[in-house]
Amino acid sequence: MGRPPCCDKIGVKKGPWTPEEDIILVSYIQEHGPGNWRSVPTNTGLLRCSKSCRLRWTNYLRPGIKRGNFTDHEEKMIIHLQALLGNRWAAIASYLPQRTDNDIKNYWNTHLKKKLKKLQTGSDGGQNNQDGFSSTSQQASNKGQWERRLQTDIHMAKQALCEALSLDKTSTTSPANLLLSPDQSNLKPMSSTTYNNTPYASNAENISRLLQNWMKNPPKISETTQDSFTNMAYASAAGSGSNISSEGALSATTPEGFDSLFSFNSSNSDASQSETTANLTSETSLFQDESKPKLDSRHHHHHQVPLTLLEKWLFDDVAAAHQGHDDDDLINMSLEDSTVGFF
DNA sequence: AACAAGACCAACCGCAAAGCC
DNA sequence: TGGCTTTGCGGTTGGTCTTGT
Repeated sequence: MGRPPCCDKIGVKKGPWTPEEDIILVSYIQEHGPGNWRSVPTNTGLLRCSKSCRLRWTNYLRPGIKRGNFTDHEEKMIIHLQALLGNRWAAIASYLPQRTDNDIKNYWNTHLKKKLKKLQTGSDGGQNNQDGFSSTSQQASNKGQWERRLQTDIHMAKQALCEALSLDKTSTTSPANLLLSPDQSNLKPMSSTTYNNTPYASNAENISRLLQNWMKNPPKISETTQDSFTNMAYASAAGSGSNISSEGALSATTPEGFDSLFSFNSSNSDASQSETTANLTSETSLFQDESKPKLDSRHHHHHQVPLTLLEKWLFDDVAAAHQGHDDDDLINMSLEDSTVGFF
């Protein structure tokens, strides 16, 4: 399989995006919806490669992205999920619907790795592995990451099968889908025409309005500009969106779902989470539905794992490690759980 | 006030796999 | 069925900001 040309290096702009470029991109996506990135530079006149456009959208411009400090709650989730899944940031991000994989990756590399390393050196005198991972990460490596992936994939396969068998029910059984019109809840990537429907359009209108506001009061420097500008995507979405998995199977991905399912004690995070949650509407959920970086099928839709299962898995994982369970037990447990959970 | 070092994060790069014809 | 194209992911880089001296 040959490596395709990413983009024509001649005449392709690199580096930070300007607000003007953002406007063009947002406007285009407003009209056509995300996807078909190849055609975006051509159709918009942006001197960017398709990859850059996609990245800019998914990591920065799409609504529903929560920026700023990670809460205690999120931090713990990342630590647990990293221990469970390894550096599969997209998979981890699928459990934190408001965060991008890039954000999580950066946070891990800049904060958590150091934090865990510090804890590690404090507790056992510096017996770190090369990556400075925590003891939980070491548990992961002890068990073998391939086993974890296998377990995860088993869950995904079961979930996918379950979904396939009950596809006709999802539009009515999933709370998330109650927010969607019948054709929108069809559990498929949205076509460009879908984006002309109300949820996306109205959301994009919000973006446009904010863009206009920004145009009226252009900040003098790009950073401020970008902050205010790009925050508006979030701002417009802030009023919105419980997070719906595109398959409609994971209603628990709403922050409420996380709060209830992941019972980490995090007083400060509760406030911010509930605030965000309260403001979310169906608009962004639909947006996120499409634009949240999805796990491609080679990662078997990790976001489809029911969180109750994941939670149990996470905690059982630690418990099992302490009790000296071997890998077979862990896998069996997972299979049993998934059997109970799915069938 | 000026400089250096470290921290942070947006963006890029290259690879792998899915999708399409 | 095989090759090409497109998309997504994880690792890494480099510019900017912050903090310390």
